[in-house]
Amino acid sequence: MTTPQDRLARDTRESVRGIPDATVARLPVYLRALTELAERGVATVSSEELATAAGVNSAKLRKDLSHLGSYGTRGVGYEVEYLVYQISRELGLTQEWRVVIIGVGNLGHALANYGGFASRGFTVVALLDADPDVVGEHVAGLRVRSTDELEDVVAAEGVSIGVLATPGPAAQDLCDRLVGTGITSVLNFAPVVLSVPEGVDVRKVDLSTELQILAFHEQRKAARDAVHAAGLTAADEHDAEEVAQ
Amino acid sequence: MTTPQDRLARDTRESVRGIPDATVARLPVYLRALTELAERGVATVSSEELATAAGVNSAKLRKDLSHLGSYGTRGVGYEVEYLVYQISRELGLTQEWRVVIIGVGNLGHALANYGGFASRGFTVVALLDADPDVVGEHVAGLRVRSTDELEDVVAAEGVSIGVLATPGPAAQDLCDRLVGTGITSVLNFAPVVLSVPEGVDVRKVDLSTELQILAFHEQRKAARDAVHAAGLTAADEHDAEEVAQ
DNA sequence: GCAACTTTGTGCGTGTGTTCACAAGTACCT
DNA sequence: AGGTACTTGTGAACACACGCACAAAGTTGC
Repeated sequence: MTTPQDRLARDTRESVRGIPDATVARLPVYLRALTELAERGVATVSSEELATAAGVNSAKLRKDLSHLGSYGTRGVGYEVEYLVYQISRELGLTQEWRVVIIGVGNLGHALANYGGFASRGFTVVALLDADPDVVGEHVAGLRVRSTDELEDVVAAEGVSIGVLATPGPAAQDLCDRLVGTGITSVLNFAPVVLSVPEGVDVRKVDLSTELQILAFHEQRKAARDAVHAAGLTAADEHDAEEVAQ
Repeated sequence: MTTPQDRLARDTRESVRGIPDATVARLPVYLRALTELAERGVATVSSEELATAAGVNSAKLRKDLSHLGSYGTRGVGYEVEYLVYQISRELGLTQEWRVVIIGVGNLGHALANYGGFASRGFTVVALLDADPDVVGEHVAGLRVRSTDELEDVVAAEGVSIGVLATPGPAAQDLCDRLVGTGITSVLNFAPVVLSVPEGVDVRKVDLSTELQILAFHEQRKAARDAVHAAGLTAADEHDAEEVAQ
């Protein structure tokens, strides 16, 4: 699957397919680190420095970036501004993404007011809630509308990404309606597993899952410490493991 | 590394070490699905059913559960209540985890009021904020205290997990102070990469990262659709890929 | 008590991701 | 111009994860 002209076609083809999921998941982290460097006026950065800032191994960083193309200069490093642009382009952040947030409870409020979206090309264009008491309120400069209007809002506002911040039981139905409008990207904060047709991407953020994973490792550390404190031989002393993020 | 007596020692040893990270990350999902089944009065469940509910492959589910021990019955399935207990125990949810939330902005509010914590053994025992205007407010039944009191609060309340919901710039300093008190588990919502000494676990939840990953796939889908619409040959027709969660 | 059926637990092939280590390329100094 | 120092990009080995497919083990019905 590696023809001679692949090298020529790389820039076109590899941007359409072939970037590993694990790499895509790290690009936003690199982007954030680079943006910070740019604000501090740093012009170029080595893979070693950037890797440290992003909290990853430098070889991994180089391999990740190599999937986008050869944007570094040997002996020097990467030009910060240029790399910011290339990663932004690859992630699709050079265009505006119009987002609807469904569910304006505590979390919906937080999301609507979260500054990190706007700076990355995401515009929250509508807020929906099922509760008549919430509908009509103004949050983050937007009037909250009824979930009854979901289909109208998506069409009228040209929404392409839906964010679900509702209680669990309501999420699947609203997700189905989002999918019904043609939306194929959903970010789900509700504590349920959504089922969607093929071709629709769902990403899930679960607050309590993260705490549970921490609790597991904390328990494990406590158990290990207990063993050490009990004064056993140093047989397990090599177990200085670190947990990957 | 597989001695004959490993089988006997499995239950003791494997609960302390040897559960793959990927498995640990899925246990909370299984737990949620099982809790739901228990509430509906379901007594036993097959790996096939549970896998569907959790959105994973059934073989993967069985292998995950096998790491905890042989808690299923061939020909029957798994007893729901028993499995709930075993997973809870493995994750350390049979004990109370005392949590401090630092940063009581929109997100901090949402976290303080989030019901999903209490039901899993996590108790929010203190809220801290640097803003004098916020200090003294009552949120989720707790009086917000100053971040100046961080060390006192952690010691007095027996906090073992810290949650950072501050703006980016404040996070590293507060994280250092948490670590200084002896805390080794931190959940970070601030948009920065925290650096911590060995032995401290940091998990990061980044709202905008998730949207960026969605945007990448959305862009990719749009590009593919454009190719199809352009009426090329059916050479790429097999590309009906699905994106893993 | 035996046969047919169901479902778990796992060996194994496959694929993806990570890391090391180094050749190749670039800049700078003399 | 040539040598030295530095950094990228990547081949190759390794580690981890996934999912098929099946033997082992249990249940049900006759």
